[in-house]
Amino acid sequence: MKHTLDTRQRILSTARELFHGNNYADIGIKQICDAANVQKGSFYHFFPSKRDLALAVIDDMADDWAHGFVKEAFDQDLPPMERLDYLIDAAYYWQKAAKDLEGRMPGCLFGNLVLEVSTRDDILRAKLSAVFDKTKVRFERTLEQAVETGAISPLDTDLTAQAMLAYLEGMILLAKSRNEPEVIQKLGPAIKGIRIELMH
Amino acid sequence: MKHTLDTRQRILSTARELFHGNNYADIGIKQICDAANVQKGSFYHFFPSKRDLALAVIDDMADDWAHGFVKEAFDQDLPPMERLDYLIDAAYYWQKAAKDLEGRMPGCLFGNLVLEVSTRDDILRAKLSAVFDKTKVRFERTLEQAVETGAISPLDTDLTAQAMLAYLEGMILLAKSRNEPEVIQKLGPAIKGIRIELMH
DNA sequence: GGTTGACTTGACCGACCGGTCAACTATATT
DNA sequence: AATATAGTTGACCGGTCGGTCAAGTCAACC
Repeated sequence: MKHTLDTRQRILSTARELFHGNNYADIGIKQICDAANVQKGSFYHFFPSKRDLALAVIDDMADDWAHGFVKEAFDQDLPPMERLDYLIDAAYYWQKAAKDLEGRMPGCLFGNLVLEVSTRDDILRAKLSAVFDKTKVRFERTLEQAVETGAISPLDTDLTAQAMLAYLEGMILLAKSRNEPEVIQKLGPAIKGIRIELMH
Repeated sequence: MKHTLDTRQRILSTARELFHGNNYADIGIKQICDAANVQKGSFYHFFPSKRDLALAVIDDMADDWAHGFVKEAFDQDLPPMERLDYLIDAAYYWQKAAKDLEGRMPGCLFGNLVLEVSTRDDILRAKLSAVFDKTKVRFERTLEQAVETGAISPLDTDLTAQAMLAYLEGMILLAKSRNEPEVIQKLGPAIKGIRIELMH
């Protein structure tokens, strides 16, 4: 069929928007279908269940993310530690843009999902955990390079990378609780100061 | 009536447990009533709506929290910065105990709620934001004392307190995504190293 | 001991949930 | 032209949701 990919992709990106701007439980399949101009039956032709849709949405978003602003931030020709500034900036402007458009900060799709579903769906939890782990690795590589170039003294790159990711997610959470993207701007720079020493 | 307080309180603490261990949207009023041995009508005698229940639960929990382990951690006779270690420890053991009991980490009730509801219910969002702000103040006072006693050099106590709270919530989020309370233990100590300088 | 009013009971409501399904359409293959 | 099959349609299902309500219970006060 000519429109197969269209339909599937339309469901996917519509669901992504709706999940990100609202929350998983509140968005019904009917609502996704209406917004995507797809019938219920067609939906279930492509996705066996709502959870399978969620898994696909996470993949889709993680992909876009990895090739989008995360890649941009981490693959820059900047000195390693300055990439973190770039990342914070990108996160801020993204949330700011979304708030200007819809009146409220959506936060991080992965963070939102993980707190909502991980107590009741271990598969979704594991999937999201894997996304976080991939992101952590980006931080870790950056830290390794920073150590190599002498920009920072040696430290536990694994744990420090985790800590930075935690801080990023925490900032976004706090900013969302106030509906103020500026929180990210104000607290962001401190991410570079986080460090966890190697155990001897 | 003799049992009035009992009933209300029973609803409240049952709801708190259920909201904390699961998520807001998944817990129905029927389920709360059954678990609390209360009839639907009685529920609505005490709480006009599910949202009002949520507001009450947040107050209840914030109260217990403020007088429970947060107070314990912050009012200790320890040097200011060491109180942070105590707090991390308490957070870890709490999550660990919950996981041992139920098989999964519940995370922070306030963090869970804020990411779930703040895009659709501004009143709940504001309430949760206020809880975070109160907690931030505890950090801030601690930092002020640390500066006074010379344990740390002067810094922006307001922003640093926010950053520490963000880091705490972020750690719990990351730990929940892995269902591993140990993440808190490993990343926790770095909280003391977070600092945001005063702007001149 | 009658009246008041806080509290309880459980049947009931319309709306909506995720998911199913049999019938239909449109294209690609032979 | 006949067939196979990917994709589409929309009515339909049982169940659950938050919330309502008329009827009843019971202790406290006059």
